Amino acid sequence: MTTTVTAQTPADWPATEEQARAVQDALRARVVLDEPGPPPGTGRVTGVDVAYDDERDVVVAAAVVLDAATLAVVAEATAAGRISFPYVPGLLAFREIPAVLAALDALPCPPGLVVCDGYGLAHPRRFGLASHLGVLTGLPTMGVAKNPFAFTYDDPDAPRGSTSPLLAGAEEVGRAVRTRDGVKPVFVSAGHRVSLANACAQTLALAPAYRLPETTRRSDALCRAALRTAAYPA
DNA sequence: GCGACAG
DNA sequence: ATCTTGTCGC
Repeated sequence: MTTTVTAQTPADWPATEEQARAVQDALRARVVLDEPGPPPGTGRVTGVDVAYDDERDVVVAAAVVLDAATLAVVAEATAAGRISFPYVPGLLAFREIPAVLAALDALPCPPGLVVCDGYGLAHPRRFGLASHLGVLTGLPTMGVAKNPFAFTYDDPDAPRGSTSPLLAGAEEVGRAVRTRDGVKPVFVSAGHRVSLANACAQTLALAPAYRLPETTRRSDALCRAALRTAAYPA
């Protein structure tokens, strides 16, 4: 059963890029990086993703809860709303978070570890979507992105499980993780209350058969399907 | 200054 | 993110 709700953009949501960057600078200090996070294969893991229809000004977020041991779907929810911010590199969170928060709130059970489609610490101001969502909810969060953004990395060795640092200059902000032999890696970073090493281990545990973790695959499919049938939000 | 840049 | 058909291969 899937719960569907309406998402509202908060009244105090930033209206300009300057305001949004100021929010990131203010919240960044609240990120917790000294917790390892839950062991892979234990408890629950929730994938969140968002789909857009700019023509209709509709955004739909999905949250899909998986049993970490079996990767079976335990619960899922979607939230539809109006687009709250334009896409600006470095400010993705302001476009996705209101809908994602509504979807998480609509879940009938605790989400456990939250896996985001995007970055956490691997961000120009070290405060990407996953970190932002973690600070707002208090939940352990991590990011798995499909592209290296503006960061550099050396291609990991071919075997699944190989990794290489994702670098901002000399700083390791994340890791390129090979989830399938010889296939383009995914880009993992810590969000909140999860270590980078654990985020990489979680990613491998969540991606036994495909390049992308099951959390992202399931949440991506759900928000896209929901977008097709979404009514115009209030 | 110009371009590149998670989704 | 989204626009988009068929096609090659396991």
